[in-house]
Amino acid sequence: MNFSVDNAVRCSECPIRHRAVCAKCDTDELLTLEGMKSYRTFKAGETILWRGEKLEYVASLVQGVASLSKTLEDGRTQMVGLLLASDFIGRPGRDEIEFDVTATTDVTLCCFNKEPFEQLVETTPHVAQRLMELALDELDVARDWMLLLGRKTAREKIATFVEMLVRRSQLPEDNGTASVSLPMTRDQIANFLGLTLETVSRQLNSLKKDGVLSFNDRKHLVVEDLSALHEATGDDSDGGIIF
Amino acid sequence: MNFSVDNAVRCSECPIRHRAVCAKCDTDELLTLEGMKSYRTFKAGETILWRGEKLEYVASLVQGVASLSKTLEDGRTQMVGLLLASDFIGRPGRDEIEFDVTATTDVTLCCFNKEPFEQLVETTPHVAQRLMELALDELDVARDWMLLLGRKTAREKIATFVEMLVRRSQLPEDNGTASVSLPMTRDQIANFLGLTLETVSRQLNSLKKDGVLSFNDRKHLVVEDLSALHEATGDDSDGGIIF
DNA sequence: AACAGTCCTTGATATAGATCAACCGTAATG
DNA sequence: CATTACGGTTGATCTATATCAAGGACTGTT
Repeated sequence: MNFSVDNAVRCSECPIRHRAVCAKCDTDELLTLEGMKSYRTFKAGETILWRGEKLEYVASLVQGVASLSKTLEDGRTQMVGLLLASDFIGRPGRDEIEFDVTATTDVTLCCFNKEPFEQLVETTPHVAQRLMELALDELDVARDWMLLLGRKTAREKIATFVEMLVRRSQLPEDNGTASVSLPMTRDQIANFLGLTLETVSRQLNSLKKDGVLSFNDRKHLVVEDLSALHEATGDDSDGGIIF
Repeated sequence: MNFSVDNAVRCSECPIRHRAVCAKCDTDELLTLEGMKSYRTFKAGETILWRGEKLEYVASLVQGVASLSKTLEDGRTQMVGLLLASDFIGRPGRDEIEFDVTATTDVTLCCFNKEPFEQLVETTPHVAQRLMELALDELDVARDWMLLLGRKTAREKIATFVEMLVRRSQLPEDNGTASVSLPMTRDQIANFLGLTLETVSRQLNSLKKDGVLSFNDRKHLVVEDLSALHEATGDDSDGGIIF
């Protein structure tokens, strides 16, 4: 529904499409201009950007998972965004971010220098429009997430999280079944959902006990009953989709 | 910090500035074009737009308070946005919204017909840029809010809420003191903060007992100690500003 | 003035999830 | 192979907040 990648640009060197750039405008040659583009990699756990840091580049996430998070004075933290392959990092017209960006797994970024990219945005209205769409997509995600954080039970949170992974992984779903790999530790999931890691563990095992899920190993699970999973999310039928 | 209204356009008939339109582009005459603009009013409690409804117009909120909210299958609801005077309703490039918009108090909207407005957006890049800024502002707000919903205690939530009202009301702050009026009932505040109305009541009275707040009547309170209020928010010194 | 209808407060109780603590399994390291 | 480290599980307990319940204070209406 959101995050449609069709129509996004695949430049000649990256294995992903650049969602920030719409295929209607023929910008491939611009993206591959000498001096425009570079790759950066980060190990799992590394901080990609600190809150308040000046942005020198914008980027597409090529590989891995990264997260945006905010922290309270005493150290409690909450994830406020999750970046998967083809997602965009950067804020048109701003040069500072209000949260930390951390590599959840090993991460590869395709970075564009800020100035030429902003020039690209200004001269090609389609790109600006595309960025607008991305921002609105993110806003919809953020609002579904607020409903989750404010009103859902632990079990509903977990079910919603797993359902989101199923949707986003786009692996084949066979007669109500789907296999999913968890890209993060229990601790990080807890951080994502406003829970503690113990509660995450308990709820996952409770869903397993109820026959909704089963595990291959800690990171790889099978949804045995997709409709039961959806039941458990608390969402009304058509909506409440994160990612 | 966000929501700077300076630089926004004041058209000749509205008592507010239209934040969606930047003062740099001289669009006043466009906004006042015949057939472009109309006013709508809603009584407190009325629904302005239902989730899924087609958007026929975009609008600036001229007077009153409106809220965006989402609902789970069993009726639990969570506010996901608050609209105050000069805020914008509408999504460039989309014709549907994913949440209900409800009048919290009596509300007056200044509505622009969708087609001519979108034409305005397309022909004047400054307006498009302005809308982008608004979307990013909203995103920052949503993310602060996620931190609040996911990790703050009831007391911290209430303190953050009151601090937000102080900031946004822009009334004079005298030696650490400020007076604020609550634009909503305890129930609506609860909905805003992911709490129950009883907890809201208890926490407000607890802050009163501790000398941080005092009440004139139910809707009008005085912050007796702004720095104590900030202490109670749990935010680290510079950040965590909602609105 | 009496009434009804909201909204708010306050108390008693229940409970979901946090916290504290011990232990287990797997993978990396010397 | 033993050791360590890390992530995960499971149990016992605690506590913040929800829930249930009753009553009080405004506001508007007849």
